Amino acid sequence: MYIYDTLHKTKLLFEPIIDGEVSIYLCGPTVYDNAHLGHARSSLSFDLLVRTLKALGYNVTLAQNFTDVDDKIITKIQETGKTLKEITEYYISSYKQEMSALHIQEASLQPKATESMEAIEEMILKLINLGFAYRVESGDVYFDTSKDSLYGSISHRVADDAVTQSRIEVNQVKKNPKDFALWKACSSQDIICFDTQLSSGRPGWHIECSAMIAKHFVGTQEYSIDIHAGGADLLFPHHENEASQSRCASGHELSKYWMHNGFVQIDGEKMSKSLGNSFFLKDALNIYDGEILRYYLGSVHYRNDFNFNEEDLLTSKKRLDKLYRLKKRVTPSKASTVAKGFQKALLDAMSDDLNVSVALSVIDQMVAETNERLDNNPKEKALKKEVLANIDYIFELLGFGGKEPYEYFQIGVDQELKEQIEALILQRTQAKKEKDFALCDALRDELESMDIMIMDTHQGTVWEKI
RNA sequence: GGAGCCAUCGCCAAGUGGUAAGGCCGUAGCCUGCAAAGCUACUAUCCCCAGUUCAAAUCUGGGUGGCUCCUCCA
Repeated sequence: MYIYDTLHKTKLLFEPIIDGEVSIYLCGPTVYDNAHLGHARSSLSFDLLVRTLKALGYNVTLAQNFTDVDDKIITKIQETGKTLKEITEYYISSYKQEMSALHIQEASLQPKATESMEAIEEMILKLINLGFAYRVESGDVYFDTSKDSLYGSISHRVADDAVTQSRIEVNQVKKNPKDFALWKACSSQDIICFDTQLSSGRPGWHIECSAMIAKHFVGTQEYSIDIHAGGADLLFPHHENEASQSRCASGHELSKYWMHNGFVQIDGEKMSKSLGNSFFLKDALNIYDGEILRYYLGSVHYRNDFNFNEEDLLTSKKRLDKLYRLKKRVTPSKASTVAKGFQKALLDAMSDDLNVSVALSVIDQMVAETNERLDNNPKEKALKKEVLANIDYIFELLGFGGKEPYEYFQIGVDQELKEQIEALILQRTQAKKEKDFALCDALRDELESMDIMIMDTHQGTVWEKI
């Protein structure tokens, strides 16, 4: 397995810190609003990573956190009058539901900030005791970035870049402009407070992840985990700060490899709330099937920016349709074993820093080859069984192709419509027998106007919802 | 003002030193009552300029264009 490491800016051969085991931490969402396409892409990218590592035989532990204490959540509490728990539980549950519609496997560990308060407190106290953090009069605790000579090594930032030019707001209580809050003490108006030895207050954003990793992973003398993953926008300051805290608290590096996924853009611009162009996953799922969204969102390499548009999505659907048509063609058989060459080609592609483009082309070639062989000899039983096994393997590794083909082509068709369609087809078959081709074509046009496409095969007329 | 990423056929998109994968669209053919589906065939020298090299889309330098980070953000 080769993965592109953001630190070294190159592809590296992956060698886990503990033989046969892989530990991954993925920065999850702050649960104050619905998940958007960007969240989906991030989760999907690393779902593909987990699946590939598992297929290679590793025992993978993935942790993905939920940030359930945050200023934005507090704002939401004030706006809605709901409790913190009501808000965060709602968004956590819809997040899980939406990701599962994309066939994204749930992380094996899903820690929440509110359930990690002791670990957070412990790490902050440790940082204070070691002299890496300081408490100010208000009770806030800041991390002292000047105490870490390696600060900046994750995001490749020069130690002393012109702070005057940056937009960091001037804060008189901080020793250095880049110092950041580990703990925010409660003032009298604050509603969300946790009692700790530090003060009554709430944790800063960056410390959560560090503390959760310390709590859930044992690691080695050198690293806490193998892979730290997240969106490219988290590289600075979030991951820099996280790495620095953990380095200072533990005496070793946080992660051996760092992976970052690119953005989802709408019309060439970053999707964000302030631009008013964010696309919620739940809205996308209302229009498109989750499996098609998965195929589409996964079809571009995870490090590239992804420009979302409907036309490309429909192109992806056509490509997935072809796989399912083949599946329909071989489907009454029972799966045997995967073709070795196919399996290797697919896994090799994914093992090269998740090269999905190559993997998809391997699938397309397998589809075309099988269709050709079946055109020449429709009764190749062994081939059909093997192809079914191949498709099962695709489902395992890439997460699509797992539906029953007839079900796939009937998404969005209810029983009543189905009966209507079948009645029209019956009529057309009869007209065909009587060589009344004008009626045949009229019936086909009628079906087409219902978005139903028909195909005459040796087994009779079959239909698909397009 | 600092830092970084990207630029490949009409569209999407691999390839990062050895002579341009794949998909969509298009054209022609086989099949079909006609279609659809499926199959076959055909379509790019890689933003511009200069350099390194026997050899560059791939490396270096300089442009141009797009995006992102430095503020909460997947």
